[in-house]
Amino acid sequence: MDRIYIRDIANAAGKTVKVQGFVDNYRDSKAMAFIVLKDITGRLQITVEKEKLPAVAEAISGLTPDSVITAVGTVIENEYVKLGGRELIPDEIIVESLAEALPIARKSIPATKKKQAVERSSIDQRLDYRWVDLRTDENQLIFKAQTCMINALREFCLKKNFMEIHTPKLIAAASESGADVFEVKYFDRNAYLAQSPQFYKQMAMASGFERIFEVGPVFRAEKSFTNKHTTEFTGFDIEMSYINSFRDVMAFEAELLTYGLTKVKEAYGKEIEEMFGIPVVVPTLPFPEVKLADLYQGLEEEFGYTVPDSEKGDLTTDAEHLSFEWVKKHYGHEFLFVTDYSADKRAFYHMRDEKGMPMGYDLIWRGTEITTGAQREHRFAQLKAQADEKGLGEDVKFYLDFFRYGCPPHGGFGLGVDRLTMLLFGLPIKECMFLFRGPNRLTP
RNA sequence: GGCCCAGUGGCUCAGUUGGUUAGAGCGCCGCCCUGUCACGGCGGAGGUCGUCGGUUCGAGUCCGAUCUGGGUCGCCA
Repeated sequence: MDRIYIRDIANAAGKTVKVQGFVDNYRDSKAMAFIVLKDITGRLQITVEKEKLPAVAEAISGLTPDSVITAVGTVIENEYVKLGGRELIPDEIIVESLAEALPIARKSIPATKKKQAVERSSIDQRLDYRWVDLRTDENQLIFKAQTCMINALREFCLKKNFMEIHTPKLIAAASESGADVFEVKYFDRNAYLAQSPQFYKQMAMASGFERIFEVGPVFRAEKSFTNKHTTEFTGFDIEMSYINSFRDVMAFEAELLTYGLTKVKEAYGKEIEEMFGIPVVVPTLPFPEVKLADLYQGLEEEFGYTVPDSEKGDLTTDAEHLSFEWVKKHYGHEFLFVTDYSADKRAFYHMRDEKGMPMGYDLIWRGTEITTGAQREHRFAQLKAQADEKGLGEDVKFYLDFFRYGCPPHGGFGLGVDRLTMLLFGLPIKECMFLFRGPNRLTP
């Protein structure tokens, strides 16, 4: 007999079905026992009249929450059952796996007159037992929505003639200035974990692939302690040839994200709002755009925020957060493109205009940076000069060679998948990664 | 790396100016309960209060050191 999903039992009244899942709740009394079974699609009450079903009663005696069971039985409509108005009267229950008492509290339970509230275990406690933590509807929704989002982004790119590539994560030398790399042993020498597919996706442009994307892991050896940093995350990276300027890249990204959010809202908008209290907002096109200096001026005038002199060429965390207030107020929008960062704060491969201003941008969503993008410098001589200026020399020699034998003008961006998810749900990044990795967290 | 905070049963916490056997809820175990749905009732087990040292007649509580973890800033996706 084939197993069916619990969501499909709505059409199975009177039929005999097989369901499998975790025991969400178990209530046992002398004559009756109730099991609430959860699978990835929903919940179902299994009702056992012990006297009528002694074999089943025997099978479930000593059952514990979060055990995994198989149940075969008849689906009965019964208005008395609060859970969906139906129940399963089992012919047979098999305990596939008996769970020990759980080591974490996955949900908060509010206080009543008799009892005090039970607080959910802290995220760090829950991460120790992440596989147990991930069994909740809320956590599973995060990954359903993330799947939907990434699928939509991929689908959009494929429609626009992109190829998907997979670049190496083991590399011979640090790929960019800035982010620190993890060193690993590579036989009798050292290698590094890629902190960006940047160089290789540009290589694909030199290979004439014209438009590529990659969804893959990115490693950063930085001791960052914030609610939006991790040492390993997933990047959605894009590179495209024959652009007129970095504005083509921005326009493409805006369309891409709008498409993704449209799909997520259709599929999960209601559930996300119900469970997390945050709406999925489909943005309007084009996304608003502001020069960094103009944003700082606006933040000073309207919110009294003054940026320290040392930070003027870059966006501070406070300014990032305030920029959300600013863009809501001025554009009624959640996204904001920020341009005209100073060259010393940006990567050497960003193309610069005649004034030396990098032709790139950051995209801020709900007050957090999700993307850096730019037109790249594809002219060998200029690129080499800019690398020399940052003192990179030998480290990027192999990369500079990509531009010696013909390379189209191009640009692209890197989008943080985990940041996208955390902002979609309004949660810290630890809550939104399947398994978080940080300076103090390497397990499970 | 800077600043701030926290370590008390499996989990979440309380512990008053230092003062007998360190408390609660949830969870767990046992018994009772024909229909529960956060089921309910009764009983029970479980903690050398992160570690080391100090002050004191007496330290979970005060002091010092140390370890571990967390928040935030910087760095970035």
